[in-house]
Amino acid sequence: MGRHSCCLKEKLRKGLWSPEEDEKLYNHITRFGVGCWSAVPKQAGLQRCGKSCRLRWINYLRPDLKRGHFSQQEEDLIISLHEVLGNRWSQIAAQLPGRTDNEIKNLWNSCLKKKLRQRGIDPNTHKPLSEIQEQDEKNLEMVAWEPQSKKLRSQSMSELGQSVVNNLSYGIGTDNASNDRFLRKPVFDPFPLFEIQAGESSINSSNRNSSMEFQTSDVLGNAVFGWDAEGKLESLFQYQHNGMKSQELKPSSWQEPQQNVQISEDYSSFPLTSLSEDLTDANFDLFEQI
DNA sequence: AAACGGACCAACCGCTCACAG
DNA sequence: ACTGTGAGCGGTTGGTCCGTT
Repeated sequence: MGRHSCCLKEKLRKGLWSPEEDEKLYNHITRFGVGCWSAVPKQAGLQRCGKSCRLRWINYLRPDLKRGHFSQQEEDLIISLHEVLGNRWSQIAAQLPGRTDNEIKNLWNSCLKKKLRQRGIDPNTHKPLSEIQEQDEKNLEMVAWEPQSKKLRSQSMSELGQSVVNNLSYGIGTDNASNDRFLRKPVFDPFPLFEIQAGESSINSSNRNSSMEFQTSDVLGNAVFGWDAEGKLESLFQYQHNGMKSQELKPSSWQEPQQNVQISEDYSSFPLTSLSEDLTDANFDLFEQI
């Protein structure tokens, strides 16, 4: 397979994005939407490849990104989903509105794997380490649980992940300390300093992270997730369907505050559909039993 | 104060898949 | 059926921050 033609061009910038570049890309996408990524750099006046632009948009500029620390519920959900889906970060991310696959992948590699080991759980198999050690002692090869078949890589697993979420439920982090990471982001803020009418409260863009959390109403689910490695898949389907699914949400309202910007693109059609849904009006489920 | 190392994060690389011609 | 291209995904790398020595 050939490389991306855009990547073959010379004089393309690499590395960290400057605020000016962010602004150009953001303005372009908000005005014209996402069409052909390979055409975006030229149209937006950027010396980047389309791939880089796409990544920057998805992982950083997209207005519906949640940012901030992961809540305990989110971490638990990621672990649960990983147990079922393996390293399919995009599918896991699809179940966590406002989170990117890259973000989840980083969290997993830097934090969650370690936490699981500390709990005595093997992060690859999600089985107790002692059990694995016993098997090692018996010279049985312990193959990391990683569904590789084409069937498992297809829609069925995505549906399975959705099933997990529908029944697991989770909550949006509400820790006020979660803003500190957001505040470490580069200078450019794709949200101009306008005031967002958030129900009864009015906040500026520097607090938009918390605004999403503020507006989030919680819908309690009745999920109970078992950590028993045995019969995981079966048990996953046994949960009561009680959570409100994210697709019931309204179209993205992040556009609304930008009164001077005409949006020509329906962002609900973005590839990461579940992430493009309106978080500000989202009703997220909670782990009631945790 | 400087050096070091770990944690975290953004971005790149290489691959596969889907699709149009 | 084959080929080229773009999109998307997961693994990996490199930079920065921060705590410890």
